[in-house]
Amino acid sequence: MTNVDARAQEMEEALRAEGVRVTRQRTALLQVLAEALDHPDANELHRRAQEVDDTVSLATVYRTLSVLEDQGVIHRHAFEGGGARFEAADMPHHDHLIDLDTGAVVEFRSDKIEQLQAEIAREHGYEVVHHRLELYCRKRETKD
Amino acid sequence: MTNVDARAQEMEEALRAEGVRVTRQRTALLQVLAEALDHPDANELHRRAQEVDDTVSLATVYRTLSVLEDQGVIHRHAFEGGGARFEAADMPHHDHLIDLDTGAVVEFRSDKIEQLQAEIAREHGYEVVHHRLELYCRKRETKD
DNA sequence: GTTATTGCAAATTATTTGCATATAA
DNA sequence: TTATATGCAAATAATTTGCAATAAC
Repeated sequence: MTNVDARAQEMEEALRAEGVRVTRQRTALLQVLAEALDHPDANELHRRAQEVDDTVSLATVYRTLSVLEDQGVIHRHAFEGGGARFEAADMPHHDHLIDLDTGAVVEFRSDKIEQLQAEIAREHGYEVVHHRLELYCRKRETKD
Repeated sequence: MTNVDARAQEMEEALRAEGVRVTRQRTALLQVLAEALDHPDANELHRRAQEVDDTVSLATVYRTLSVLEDQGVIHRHAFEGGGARFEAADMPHHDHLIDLDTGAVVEFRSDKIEQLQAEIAREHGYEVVHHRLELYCRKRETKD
């Protein structure tokens, strides 16, 4: 749990460094984001943040998520179905594999794929600013 | 333009084969989809369909798009920002490169990437049901 | 003649915004 | 002190749905 605090700290500092005010509500949300092992949506983040500080409103969650995204402190994902989902940005870059049956998200990384993407873009006269790679999967049949 | 008709024909037949009724409104939407060189959203499809048959309502566009998607006749994409965008499914599989400045969409295909995706999924005990690869790009600086 | 499909308007869902008040720096 | 952030409730935007009327097969 101590590492969680360190992550929350860092995010807070990143905000202060940019002159963004760190309010009680923002602290609560940062803590929740630092603790999250999954990719919660705004509603779920609101629910969790209220357990820390019950003055946090959903509107503030949305506003703060936008600020955090602008500051590069979190990433916003738009997986299939439902609304946006979020995660702290202090992890090395990765893509996502989504379990179609459970909704679970597995993170993975492939330098080869990244490289191929850059090549493709270049061939078309473009530069990749960012990308989205999501694998919607089902557990493999296991002969039981 | 004659090829457009053939595509619309095929889609219509696919529906009939499944016992789905082919209404005046659906014919209009199929024609629009067959003609489309881009990836229009529901609103735009509605606008175009009304030029063919002004009785087409937006509700019907949405309902028909769902039917067509269920029948595998079209693909639904959820690119960043804005609503879903659609395209006829009678093209070989491809991924998308989105121009961040113009919204233009370039289609591309990479067997290598597809293969790497399958490998990654397998490593995690999964099978890819479908995936989403989108490159959000900007035109490369050209020394003018 | 049935039964699926339609238009319309109202409902939903996710997200954003106006405004008066509260608060971080 | 003073600009920024907040809660609340109302506003949007995209999409869906109930229902009586209509049209496909």
